[in-house]
Amino acid sequence: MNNNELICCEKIVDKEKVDKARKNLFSDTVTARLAIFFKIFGDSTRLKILMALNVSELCVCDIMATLNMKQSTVSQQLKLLREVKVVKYRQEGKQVFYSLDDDHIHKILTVGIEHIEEDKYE
Amino acid sequence: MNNNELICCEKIVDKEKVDKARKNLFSDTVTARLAIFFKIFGDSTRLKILMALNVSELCVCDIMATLNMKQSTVSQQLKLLREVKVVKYRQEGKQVFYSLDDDHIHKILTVGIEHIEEDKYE
DNA sequence: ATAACATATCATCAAGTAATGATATGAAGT
DNA sequence: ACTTCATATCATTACTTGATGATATGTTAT
Repeated sequence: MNNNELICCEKIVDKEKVDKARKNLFSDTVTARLAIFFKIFGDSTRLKILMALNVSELCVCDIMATLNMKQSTVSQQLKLLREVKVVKYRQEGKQVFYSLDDDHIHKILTVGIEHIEEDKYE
Repeated sequence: MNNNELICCEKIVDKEKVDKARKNLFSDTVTARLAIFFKIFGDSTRLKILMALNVSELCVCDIMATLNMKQSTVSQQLKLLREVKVVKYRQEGKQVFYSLDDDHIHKILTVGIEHIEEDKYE
C-alpha cells in the first residue's frame, strides 16, 4: 500500500518526470475515496436524481414522479447518494425530503457539461 | 426515450415542484454522455493516471513506472481516457506521450478533493 | 528483411453494480 | 390495535467493467 516506493517494471524514459509524477500522487486511501465519490456521478439514474434535486428539495415520491422510476430504484440510488454525502435529507411525517448537500455538486455538474459541450459539433 | 412526457406512477405531493424539476432535466442523450464522462473519474487506476499526467506529459512506459502497473492495464485505461477526450497524445518514434486534454480535468479533481476533505475528521 | 522494442488490442475471467419484485420498517389516521 | 401509506432494505438476476496474459501493430536499428 506504499505508493511512494519505486518498484519498477521496465525501462524508465525520463526518471526525473517519473519521480515528480510519483510525488504528485495522492495516497491510495484518498484516491479510493475520490473514486468512490466520482463514481456516483457516473450513472444516468443518479445524475437525473441530482438534476432534479438541483431545482428544489423533493420527497422520494416526487423524485419517482419526476423521473418516472420505480420506488426501489430511487431509494437504492438515494442510499448511495447519502453515503457519499452528496445529498442530505429530512423527515417530515411519512415523507422524506432530499436535497443536494453542498454546492460542489452543482460545480461538478457544470464542469462536466462544459466538457461535453465542447465537442457538440460531432 | 421521451422524458418530457409525464407518465406517473403514484401520488404526486407537489405537482409544481415536479414540473419544474422535470424541466430542469437534460435529455437522455446528454445525461448518458455526462455519465460516461464522469464514470472515467470513478476508478482509482484512471485517477492515478490523471494525477500523474497532471504534473507533466508522460510516455506509456513512464506511466507504468510511476504507478507500478502492467502495460496492458495502462494501455486499456488510456484508451478509455482518450475516448472521452480527457487525455490527448502525440507519438514520437516508438513512444507515445500522453497529457491532459484540458483544464476541466484539473477543476474536477479539485472540486472532488474539496468535497472529500470536508469530512476529514471522520 | 529481421530483430528489438513500445504500445495497442483481444479474449477471458472475476468482481462489481443497477434494476427489480418482495418484504420490512415506521409514521399517521381510524 | 389495525390499516394505509411512504420509504428502506433485501435477494436475485443480468449486465458491466477492470486486470491480465497473449497477441498484433508499428517503429527503429542492424
